Amino acid sequence: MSHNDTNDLQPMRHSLAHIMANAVQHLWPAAKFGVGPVVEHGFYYDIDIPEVSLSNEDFERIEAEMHNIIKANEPFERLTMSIGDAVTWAEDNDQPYKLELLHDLQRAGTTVAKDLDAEELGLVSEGDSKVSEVSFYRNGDFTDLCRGPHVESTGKVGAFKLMRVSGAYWRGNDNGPQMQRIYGVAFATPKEVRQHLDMLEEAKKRDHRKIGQELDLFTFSPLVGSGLPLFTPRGTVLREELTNFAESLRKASGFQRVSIPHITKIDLYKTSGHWDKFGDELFLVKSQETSDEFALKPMNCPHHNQIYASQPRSYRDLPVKYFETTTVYRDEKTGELGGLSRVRSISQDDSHAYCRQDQLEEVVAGLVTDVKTVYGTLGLGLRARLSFRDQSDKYLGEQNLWEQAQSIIHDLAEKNELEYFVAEGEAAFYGPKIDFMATDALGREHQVATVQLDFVQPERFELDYVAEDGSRQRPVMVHCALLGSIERFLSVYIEHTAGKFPVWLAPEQIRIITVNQEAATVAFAAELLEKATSLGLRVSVDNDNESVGKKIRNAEVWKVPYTVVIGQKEIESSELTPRIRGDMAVLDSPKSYTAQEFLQTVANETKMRVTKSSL
RNA sequence: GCCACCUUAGCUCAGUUGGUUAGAGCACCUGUUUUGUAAACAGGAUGUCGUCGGUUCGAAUCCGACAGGUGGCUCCA
Repeated sequence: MSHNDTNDLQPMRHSLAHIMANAVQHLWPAAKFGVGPVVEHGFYYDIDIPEVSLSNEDFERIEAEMHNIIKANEPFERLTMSIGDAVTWAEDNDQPYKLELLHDLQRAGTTVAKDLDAEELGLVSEGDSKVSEVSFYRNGDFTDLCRGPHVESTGKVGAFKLMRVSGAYWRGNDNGPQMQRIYGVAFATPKEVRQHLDMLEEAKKRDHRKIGQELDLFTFSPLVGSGLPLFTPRGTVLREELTNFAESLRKASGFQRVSIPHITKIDLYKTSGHWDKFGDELFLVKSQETSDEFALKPMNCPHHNQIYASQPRSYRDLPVKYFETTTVYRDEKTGELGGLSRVRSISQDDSHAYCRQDQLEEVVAGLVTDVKTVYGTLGLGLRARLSFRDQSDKYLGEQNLWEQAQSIIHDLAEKNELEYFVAEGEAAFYGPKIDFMATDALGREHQVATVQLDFVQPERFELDYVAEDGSRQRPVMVHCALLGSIERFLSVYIEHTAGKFPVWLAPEQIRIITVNQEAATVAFAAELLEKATSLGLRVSVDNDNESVGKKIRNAEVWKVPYTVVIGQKEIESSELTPRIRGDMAVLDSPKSYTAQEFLQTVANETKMRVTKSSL
């Protein structure tokens, strides 16, 4: 979508939000309106209808009423009034949410609604300070506090469809009242709406939860609990191959594997400061023996810090680099869980580097290179968000350390030719970070890898090293996960590939299909299986009493990269003609191989981690 | 945690306004067939209708609680 399209669509979508609110008001005159902005593919409006909860069945009625308003082709008129008059209007029309917004404006000159700046709310803010006048838009019998712009008249709004209704807290405050948010998609033409719905359909087909079940990758059990995925043998192959890959990069970058228990006394988090901040998300564990209180680890860094702290460190020892693939546990609120995207047992390929200030650049550069290698190999697009501090005083650590670190990060982004953008105010309180976003085959972005500098934990844990001049110095800590949460990474990657994994990741790489069940065929299959297995390949034999067509179909359904049919012909010629999964057909490869050639080719592909599909 | 919706066989789904022994396709099992690149034929088995409680002569169907799921909100070290 070009920027022009977006600009043209904005007034249309926003006008539709008004028309929808108008329709709701016709159907439920007691409705109280919140805000109704434009979002990525359409619009929504937050509405409070006392005693009524909307469901999808109501959409038809609302849409029908919207079409009436559109057919009437009422002009949108802009009017302005003083803020005092606007307050009177809100009171007269019994619109408490609008009134609240206006009161905020009167008092503070701004509203504090998250994601909704003053502009969205209809302010005519000439300067930047006090607001004295606000604008309204009127169409037919509906008037709304609004900045605009709108289309000329209700007839000019293009095509739309109401999608869903959900709860939404008034101004994002979970202690405040909850509104009903009605979402719609809108485009200039019905065809574009159709295309958008098709895209959603495709996304639904690729849903990792669906594919996870179809390809037997993972499962959940109510007895185990929500947010606690169980990985099957096939799913475990994926996890293992991915973590082996990430770990091989770690080792090459000089990280040493460490290993820690999954629980700790909570004192560890009282020292780190996490107890105060995230105490309510810890799973607590009781000892029947001692009075100590334990928790399942929600992160690995405090444990790793204790390994660093176990010995005096010299400037010569630095950087000290630890890595570990391990699971952390966070007691996420149940409503926040979903598939593998958000779980309560989170596997991380975590690493911590402790370095001198003058080593920061080298350490961070190595990590950025590894991130690029991972996502390049996997065929995912990559974009970096440089999360820096803003001018507020919520950040800990010395100002000059921040400045040095941020300029190192900025330079590295340039040198590595990363696609990046700077986000001021997105830094963690303890240091700046680089957050990496992967772009999948459907163009959606997902937060994945992260590199975070930490000036605070070394302080809290009093980590130090002896410098050249004999003084004690604080190291800087660098956290990094390449895959991030392996569960979330899998959810992204499964949807990216739609389950068509490259050979090196495929749980089943080769399926051998027998034409018949005669002794010679079975023996040939067994021999092939043994050869392949000894090369470390993941192979299976389908010797079922089914037609060849049926067995081919099954191999396709399971998205097996290579299928070889064996029968009399293959036994006599000693040549195989592998059937290659459609997405990865290779043009320059021969059609037939000897068994040895074929297996060796697949083994090499696995070893090289080839992703040849053009997804 | 909050709002809305959902839960029938391993999977995908039927099941009329509450009315006898709850159905289909795929998968599964047994036979027949010995198959040549996306579905051979025939037969068979399969359910505490998520769980618990209530209303009713009678509940898969109505009500409540709980569990699990979906879409959002909020949150995400």
